[in-house]
Amino acid sequence: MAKTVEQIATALGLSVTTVRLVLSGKAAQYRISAKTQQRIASYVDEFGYSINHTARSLKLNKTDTLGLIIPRLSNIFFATLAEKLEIRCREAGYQLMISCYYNDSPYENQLVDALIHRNVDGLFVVPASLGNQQHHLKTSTRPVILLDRDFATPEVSLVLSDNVHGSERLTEAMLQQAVPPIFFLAGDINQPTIHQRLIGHKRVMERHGLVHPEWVVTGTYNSREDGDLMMRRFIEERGSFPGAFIASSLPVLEGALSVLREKWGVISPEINIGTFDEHPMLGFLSNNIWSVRQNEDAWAEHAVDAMQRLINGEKGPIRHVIPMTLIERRRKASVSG
Amino acid sequence: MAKTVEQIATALGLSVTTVRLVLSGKAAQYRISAKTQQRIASYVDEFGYSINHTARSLKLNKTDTLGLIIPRLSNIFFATLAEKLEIRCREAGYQLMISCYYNDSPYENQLVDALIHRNVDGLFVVPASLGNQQHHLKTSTRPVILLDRDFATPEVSLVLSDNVHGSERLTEAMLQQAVPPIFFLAGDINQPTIHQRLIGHKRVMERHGLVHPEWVVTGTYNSREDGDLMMRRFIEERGSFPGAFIASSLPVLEGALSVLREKWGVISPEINIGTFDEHPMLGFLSNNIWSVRQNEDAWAEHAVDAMQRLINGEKGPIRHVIPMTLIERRRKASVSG
DNA sequence: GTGAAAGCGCTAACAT
DNA sequence: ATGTTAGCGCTTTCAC
Repeated sequence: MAKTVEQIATALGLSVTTVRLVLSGKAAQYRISAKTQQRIASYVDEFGYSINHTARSLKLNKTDTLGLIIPRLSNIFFATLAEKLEIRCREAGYQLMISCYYNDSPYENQLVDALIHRNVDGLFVVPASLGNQQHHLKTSTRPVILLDRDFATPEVSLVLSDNVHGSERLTEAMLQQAVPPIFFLAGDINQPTIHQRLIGHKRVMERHGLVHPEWVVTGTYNSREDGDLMMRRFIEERGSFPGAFIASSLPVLEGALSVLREKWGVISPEINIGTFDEHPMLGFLSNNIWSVRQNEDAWAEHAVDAMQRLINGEKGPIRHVIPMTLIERRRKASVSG
Repeated sequence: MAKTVEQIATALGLSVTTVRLVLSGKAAQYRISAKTQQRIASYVDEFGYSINHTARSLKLNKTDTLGLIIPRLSNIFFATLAEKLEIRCREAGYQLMISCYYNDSPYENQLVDALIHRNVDGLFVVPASLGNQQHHLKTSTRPVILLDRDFATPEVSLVLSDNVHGSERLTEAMLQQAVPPIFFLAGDINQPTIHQRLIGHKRVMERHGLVHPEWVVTGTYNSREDGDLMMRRFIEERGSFPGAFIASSLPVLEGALSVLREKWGVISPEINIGTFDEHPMLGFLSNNIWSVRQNEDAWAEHAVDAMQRLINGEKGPIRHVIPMTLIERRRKASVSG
């Protein structure tokens, strides 16, 4: 069905230039005769025309494709971010290629290499570590925009949330309702995002004169398994569950709560819970729960905008820090029925 | 850094053929001299070599890229499916391009057209409607494998869950615990997946002599909003919430439960809940809850395998119906502390 | 053992 | 107003 420019040209006894000109809407500009336009139009009507994007890419040395490399899609935050990025990329004329590395650092590097081989025009990546980040910046022949993780390296383009302030607001809000101590279940505190969240939390606690080293529980990964482990250890050491705590991320929260359900058959509704990242299912809990939402829409907007500027040769680095939104779910929203 | 074959050839005073042969590991086969191999090897060691995938695609008329078109990524089922498909595609040497249509049918068609223009070698798609499906099959010049929705059209390649049996098992399990009636909150019953689930449910209810038309509540979409609406209407009509119900999908469940929390401040733990699709956060509920998990891993395995066979010219259609897994969460798993 | 050359479909520069 | 042509980097066929 779909014909190439050349097939149309030879079929009509025209040159490729003429056909291209009318196909790209420049007929008027180059004063192609009405009848020629007619002939081409009706031919295309009948047989169709489909540009070969691959040939175009080879010639122009650009694929109109951007890459996105993230830890995983089954994490609601990254899934939503991918959605928003995909939408904005398409609006900007780019196709997005999404790949996940499942916390496998060497694999993350391979993904970058693979996408670069495929001539993507630019790369968005959430690096697992500073080492990965450096690999990407060194390897990539195209602009790289880093997401979510601030390894405090200068001269890199970066979009992320204002985790320190988000964490401050979360802690402040919880202190209005919950009787201290408020425990902080941190996953991997070497991961910059978690580190920032912990800083914000501690800052507020100190401001209120509430400091105790044992109120921060740390793990190794920001995973469900580690949330499980931290809560289990907590209960072993103290004999009971915390009256109020903050999870450094949603997987940690899932793990922590699964322990409570396993041990008590139910998650005590008295516990005041704080968490990073928002999910509709947080409403399934009967507890007071505060969540800090990251604004994926704003991330996407700024990231794609920055990417276009870098592709157009603008000098980086471009940095954006996006405010977070605090969402509060109170135990008894209403008593009417 | 990355050199092309030709750059290497001219730099070393060799021909592209020679360079290609050693680069593609056929040096021995064509008896390229050891010193020539050495020279090429050390040159590549120093400057690197990066194949231009675009040029290769143009020549071979294949991109080693497959497309995946789904409603949205923020739905955990589709996100997980995308993950599993991406992994298996990569194992098979393909890059996956994921795009979402957000329940916009015309947009879904555009996505297919866009991916076909980009010369993907094949397409996986979850069609929103029969009309969409027909568009894809007509438009696509490459193999299409449909996912999840069985519109009862013969001669199409299709991978989906065994929704009827899954639903039967879910209903049976709930009947062991819950006092009837069990209500069924169906979203869009015209959507084949939901239709099948309803069939399975009714079949078991009939078998137990439990039939009542009003026990099935229907909506228009399989969305959170519709779940909200259905539950709201239910409560208005009957004055209270159901003692046991099944949600036809996770978004419907989210909507339905949000109404309970809004009206009573809490989700009564006495309610027996069934739902399709599994999510770790279902454990946040204090209720007895049964969920029917779809086996995304098996989907991916069969879908990619089928795709490879179709690409290799095998005659379709290829169909796979994947069993579902019932997951049970009981209110009091244990009382020890 | 190694080389030369055509051609995939497009774009852009240059002719008429 | 319309036509010709080189070349993007690769693969493949044929030739020494």
